Amino acid sequence: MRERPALQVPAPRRPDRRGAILAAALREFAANGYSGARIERIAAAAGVNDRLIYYYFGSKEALYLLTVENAYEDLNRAEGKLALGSLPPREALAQVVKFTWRYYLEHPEFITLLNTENLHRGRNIRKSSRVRGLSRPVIAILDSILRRGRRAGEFRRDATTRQVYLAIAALGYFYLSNRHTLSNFLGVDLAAPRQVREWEAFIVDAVQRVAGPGRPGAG
Amino acid sequence: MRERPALQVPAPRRPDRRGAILAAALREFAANGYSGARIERIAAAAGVNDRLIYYYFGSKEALYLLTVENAYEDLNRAEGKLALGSLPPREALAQVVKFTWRYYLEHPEFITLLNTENLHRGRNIRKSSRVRGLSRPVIAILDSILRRGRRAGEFRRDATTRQVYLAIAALGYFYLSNRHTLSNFLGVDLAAPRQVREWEAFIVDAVQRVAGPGRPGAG
Amino acid sequence: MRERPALQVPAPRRPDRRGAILAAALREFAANGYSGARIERIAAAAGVNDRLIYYYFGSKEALYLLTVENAYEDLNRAEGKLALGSLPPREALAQVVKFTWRYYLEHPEFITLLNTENLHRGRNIRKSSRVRGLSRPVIAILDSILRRGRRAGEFRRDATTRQVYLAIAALGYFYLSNRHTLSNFLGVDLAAPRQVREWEAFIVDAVQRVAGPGRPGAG
Amino acid sequence: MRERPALQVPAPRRPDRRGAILAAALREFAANGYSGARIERIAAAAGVNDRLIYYYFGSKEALYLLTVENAYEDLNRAEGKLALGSLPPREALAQVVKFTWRYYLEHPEFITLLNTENLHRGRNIRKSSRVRGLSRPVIAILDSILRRGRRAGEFRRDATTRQVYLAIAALGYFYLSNRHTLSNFLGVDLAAPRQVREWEAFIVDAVQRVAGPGRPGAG
DNA sequence: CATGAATGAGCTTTCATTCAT
DNA sequence: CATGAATGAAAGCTCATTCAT
Repeated sequence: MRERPALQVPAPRRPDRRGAILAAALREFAANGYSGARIERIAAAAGVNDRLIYYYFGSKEALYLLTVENAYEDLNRAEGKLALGSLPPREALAQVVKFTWRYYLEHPEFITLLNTENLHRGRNIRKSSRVRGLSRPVIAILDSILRRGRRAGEFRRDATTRQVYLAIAALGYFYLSNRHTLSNFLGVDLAAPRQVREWEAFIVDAVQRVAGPGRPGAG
Repeated sequence: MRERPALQVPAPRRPDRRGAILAAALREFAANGYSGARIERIAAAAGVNDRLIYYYFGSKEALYLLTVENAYEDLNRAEGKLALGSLPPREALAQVVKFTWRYYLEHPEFITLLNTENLHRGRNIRKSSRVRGLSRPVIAILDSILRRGRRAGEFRRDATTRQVYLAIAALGYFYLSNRHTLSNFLGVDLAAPRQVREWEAFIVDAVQRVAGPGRPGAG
Repeated sequence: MRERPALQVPAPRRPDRRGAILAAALREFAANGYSGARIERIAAAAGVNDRLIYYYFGSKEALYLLTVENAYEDLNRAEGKLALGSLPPREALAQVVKFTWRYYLEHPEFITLLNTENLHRGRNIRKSSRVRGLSRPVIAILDSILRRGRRAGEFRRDATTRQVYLAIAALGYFYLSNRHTLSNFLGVDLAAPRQVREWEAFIVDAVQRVAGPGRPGAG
Repeated sequence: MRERPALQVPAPRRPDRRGAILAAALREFAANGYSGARIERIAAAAGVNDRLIYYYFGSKEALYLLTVENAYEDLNRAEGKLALGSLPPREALAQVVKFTWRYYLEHPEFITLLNTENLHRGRNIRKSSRVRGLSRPVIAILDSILRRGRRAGEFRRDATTRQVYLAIAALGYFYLSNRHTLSNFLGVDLAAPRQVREWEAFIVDAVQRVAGPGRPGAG
């Protein structure tokens, strides 16, 4: 009743199309958010046919979810490689700050992806059992550093691990996440290498102050 | 099929449709980002016809730009009312932290709007002469506080006003901006009143430590 | 962020586009069933833009539902014009048969539309309050004829109005609904005028026999 | 993710995949019409891979054609088993009515399949030499019954075999084919056992009246 | 035969936007 | 100003079908 002719171009050497799509999706979702992202653009960037995305992933939403999950998993994996047991607490703390900061710096898509997730009130992440299953090693690592530091009298006792973690993340994330509006507002290009370097030094020090002993202004 | 919301204020001669649209646009853009926002939804929320939006504002983009500009202006106006000249430096600094934090807390749309702007690399803000013209009084205020504090020996000399401002903004903004993914990840509801209260106390103290004198761990 | 240019051709004299779409939809759904029908084909046949269909009717399904409802209503209206009160029962019965038969004959889309509805197990009709509200006058009319006939001893008492109605409908509907496969199978073109005429005569007589007095073969 | 249904018959060497596909196709085409039917659904129901359907049957249309042909052949075979030579004409006629009715009743897919064929104007059946080659024994059988009946003075002479056959088919087919819309319209569930039983009795009697001697109302 | 990969063609639907009245 | 009519452009997705292994 209807006929469908067909042309087929032989694929050379079976490249990793699935991986290419995921990589392109990460960039596209990070650059445009969920609604702004275009399946066709992802396909073009990955060098594949639009329909292949549906073949592999089923829907735009499913692809998005997978992209977010992968991003989380990548961070988790990177955190897992942190080995700071042998460093003195203050130094170890500095390493955690640097690690977090540099991870954000080197994974700008992670930041915009997280922003998109938060725009959607964390809907997808909450649904994802894969994300829920992640251990986020950084928390345990940081906790152990803080304990050691407190025992050594180098860190205060009235700051929780969660608070210190939030401070570390905030100081790094916000600078990068909001760098465009901030650069405009402050009249400096926050993305410039020098600014980036100085900010890293500043927040390493800042976190040490925040975690440090004593009461500010107590004297 | 369409409803017109009751007037809030005892019947002004003609209802402020322009204002209603802008208010609805703020909520819609904040809740859904630029591409996710729907002109039709804005019109419905404002109790007006879609076409009126074009009549008044010309296009979705123009409306968005105006929305962002207004949000910036609102913040600017609020900052302008800060009068901390008479407070001792440490206390004045605490007031700046609280002011910033509470402004974010009470203007959640401001945060998602800024995130959207940053997703678009600040394109619209950069183009806006109105936003460029804003003075952002908080910087001057903070600068004066820091100077006073340094003179009094209460604040360090090697931290710039910009750095302290960024720290203040980061510690408040990030907590709220990312509260959905963070709540999920940390297993606490960061939006709960108690958490919010504790975080305020924590960051007031944190900023004082960051701005404070001496070198951490120097002893 | 995205612009949309526009060209507009001035519409001449405001034709009834809504009506044109409904007429085209009736033909298209009747000719191809629900899944086989194409919105684009309906638009083309009505001489309008595809999107206008969505503007007026919202969705393919809503258009289909409206089409079915209209078809039912048309039949109802036609039945309402039957005025057979003054005819003797046998003659009045013949008129009902002829009316039903000719209605089917002149409204071939009604038949395929009903078949489509039955393919879908009457889903849409059942949902339609508009269809449920129809009186279907033919039943009342037929009932009154049968009563008169029974009183006059011309009709049997052991056949219900519903049964006689079903017989009338069946004998007319099936012939037309299945004429393609039947023509092929019987080796005659059932759509040929002569065949049509003869079948009308046959079923008028047949229904009279079915409604008539006595028991067949009783003698 | 895909399940293979258990074998009905004590494990024949290899399961009859072709037969399973045809059975599933009959159900799918009958339930959804041609355009509404899905190859994937047929494959799933048959417990095979989509591509196997193409391997065996070449295309959706070819599968559909075969399905229709098989349905026709099944009816033909069933008709071939009718042996009514020894019964008195009126009784034999009743048996033909019952046979036809019950065949429809027990093969609901046959009815929707025929409707689909008629929606497509009998295009496929006309093309099928296999269907054209079928003898359709019921016509010959009915013809012989009518002849015997006329000779015995029990049947009228002015009704053709074809007309009587059409009446038989119509009274059975229409009731079942349109039962969904009719049930809705009449306010009775025509599929209820009691209704089904009563309708059988009614049409057996009705056909006897239609084929019977004399002229209705002639007295 | 089984199956993963891939795609042409097209479908319904969305959305911002324009225009005439 | 208000509103019904109308549409360009595209977006996400479906489905039958093919091909290589």
